[in-house]
Amino acid sequence: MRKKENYLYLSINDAISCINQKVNMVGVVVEYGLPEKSRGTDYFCTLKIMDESSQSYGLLVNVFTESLDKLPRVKSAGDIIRFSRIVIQSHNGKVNAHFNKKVSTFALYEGKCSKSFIPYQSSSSYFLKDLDMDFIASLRTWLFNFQLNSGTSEFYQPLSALREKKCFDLVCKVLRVCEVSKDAWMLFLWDGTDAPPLSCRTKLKDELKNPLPLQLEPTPLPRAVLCEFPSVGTILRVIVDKTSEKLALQLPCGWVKFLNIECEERSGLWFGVFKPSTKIRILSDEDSIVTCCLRRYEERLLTKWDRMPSSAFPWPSHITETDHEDVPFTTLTDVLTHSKVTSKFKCVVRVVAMCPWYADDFLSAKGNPLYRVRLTLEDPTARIHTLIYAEDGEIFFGGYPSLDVLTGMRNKLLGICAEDLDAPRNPPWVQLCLKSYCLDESDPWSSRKYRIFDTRLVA
DNA sequence: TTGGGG
Repeated sequence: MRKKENYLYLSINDAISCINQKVNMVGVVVEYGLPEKSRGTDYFCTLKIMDESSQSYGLLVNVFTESLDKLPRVKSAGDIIRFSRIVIQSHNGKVNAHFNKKVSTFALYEGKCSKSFIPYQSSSSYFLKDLDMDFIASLRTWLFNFQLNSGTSEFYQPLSALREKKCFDLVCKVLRVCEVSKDAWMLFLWDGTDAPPLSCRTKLKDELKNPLPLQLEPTPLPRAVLCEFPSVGTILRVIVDKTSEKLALQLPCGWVKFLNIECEERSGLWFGVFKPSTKIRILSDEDSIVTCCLRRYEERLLTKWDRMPSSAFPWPSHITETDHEDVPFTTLTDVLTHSKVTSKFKCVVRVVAMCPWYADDFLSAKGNPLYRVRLTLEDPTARIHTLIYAEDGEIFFGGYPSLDVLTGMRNKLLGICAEDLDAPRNPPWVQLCLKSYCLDESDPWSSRKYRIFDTRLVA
């Protein structure tokens, strides 16, 4: 026997004044959290809903159910949810709603593009009355001309504003969730901006035995995976530990908001870490905060300097010159993902390590001098090893200068303070021409290497 | 009960 039910729906703005009362509401889900186990006995998720009356703030709804399958599983932000008998609460001066599993019900409907009144998930069987359908239909009509906006916060910052050990909110696209080694997972996040450069704290002398890594993951991502990533903008690696694993491994690829995430430095590279208070909210691709990120990125791509690190603006240092002034820049990820093994590029990079480090060793043989120096190059998108070899070295170093001159050149290029070789280095952005080639014709991609050419160190 | 975006 189904109870006869007649619901009166309150607008969100009216509902939030009904503290401690049970209300019925229909709203658009503007963002939602992934299901979690609560610290009590229940499962938990949170949703933020909006309607025409509350389009600048919305209402957080906390849902508790005794099993995972009873939680609302929103298919996409922008979908519509109908709640009955949820309790409006006030906590620390903020209003939220509590879904009481004993009395509350919900039903989820597709968003503005649908005309269906059949829920794709509901907590109880309930047939919509005309009034209910009117509410859903009018919400869809309103949504049609409304730009979803999950709201921003004072803590929000793009990757370009990263600071060490400072909690912040990040709106970004989850590009991939990878198992980087056995039972070790990593998230790859991107927001279209360049993370700022970090200083290099490794010792120059260690480079031979303990080289600066090219990436944080234990083995480099396959080229095919890199090819799916954007080649402009930093891809932040986030280490997934045991406590964040349950949450992180459910993450769909797409736009999300991380609340209270922190970034640290390792080997001069940024990586993100989950804090106990870190929360993830899934966003719609149409959310205004997402469209802002994409617009900023598209505007960047339209400029002539889209592939120059943004912290190199207005121009890289003039300590290097190339013979190809009119060639556009590429990023190091463009280099790594280029369709041909053999090619030429011009990049704006920092030289973060050098091997050998001692200028007298740049030439491999005293009798028959031959330059052979390995540089570790970095831009906001990647790191690569590259060689300064033979006649390219002659051009790069301007012949065969004295040890003092060569040492001075090295110090400028690497941002070394001459008094203390082990002090943190802050290398300048420099432009370099690179060519890629392979050592083994039968296995071109695995044996691909890079060399610097047509570039002069003029300092 | 839980969580309540800080």
